[in-house]
Amino acid sequence: MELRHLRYFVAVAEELSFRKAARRLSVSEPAVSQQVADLEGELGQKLFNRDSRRVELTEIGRVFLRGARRTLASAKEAVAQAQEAAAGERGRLTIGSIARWCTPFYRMPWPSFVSTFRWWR
Amino acid sequence: MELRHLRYFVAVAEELSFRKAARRLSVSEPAVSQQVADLEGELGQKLFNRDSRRVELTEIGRVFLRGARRTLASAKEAVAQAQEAAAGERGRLTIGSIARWCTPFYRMPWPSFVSTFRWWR
DNA sequence: TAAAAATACTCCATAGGTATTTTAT
DNA sequence: ATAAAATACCTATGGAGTATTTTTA
Repeated sequence: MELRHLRYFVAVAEELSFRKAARRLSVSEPAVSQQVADLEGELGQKLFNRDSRRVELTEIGRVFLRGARRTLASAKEAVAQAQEAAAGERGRLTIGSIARWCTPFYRMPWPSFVSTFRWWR
Repeated sequence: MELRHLRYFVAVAEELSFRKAARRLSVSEPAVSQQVADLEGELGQKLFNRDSRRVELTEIGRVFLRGARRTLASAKEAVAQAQEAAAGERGRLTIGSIARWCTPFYRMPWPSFVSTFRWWR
């Protein structure tokens, strides 16, 4: 199972249509059918009841939808936290360079003056 | 980004070695190098400081590790919850069939007697 | 010099596209 | 008859393997 399976599944669950989900995902409809079928195969459970007129979540599908959304949100948050940490790192380096620039003015022995700061959020 | 990237990254972070991680994942070492490099490229951030002797997490890597583990656990839990829901469904069907079997004995009009039960956990 | 990771390259599995069929109304 | 999903089939992207090079202690 990969995040792609979850992204496709959530799109279908939200659109209640393989065609609309495919359009939203910018892929063809058979690609979505295939990935959702693979996911159902891996779970050993049907996620949707579908015929040519209507697509609806099964009870199991509704349960899995919560977990799929939670997982995608978690992945997104993991990336965001890494980016925030990186911004913090960049901040630390900037402070360091200012401290370094100030050194000769205060005639303080370099580099023992250099202090580092980090912040989060 | 796919779950594969997170699985490989977590394995390297835990083993602090690309070779050992590869062995644990049952893939070649270059496959792990490549996927971790792709992940770093996508994040735009180094996750490990490595030379030929030592592999260590960067500060950003430590932050991302928490998110990666949380995400993998979330995916695992989503599957488990779906399986539990499926077990509940099977339970419901079983109760239904017992109720149906009992019907003629009690001379009650079928199927109005059939009650359904569901349980969770 | 040795060890471990990175790189080069090749191959193949599979995601995805197009065309067609199936299905239900 | 129509509209939507499934299926068949083909293509091609990229994941993974082997061989080799690079790196640093």
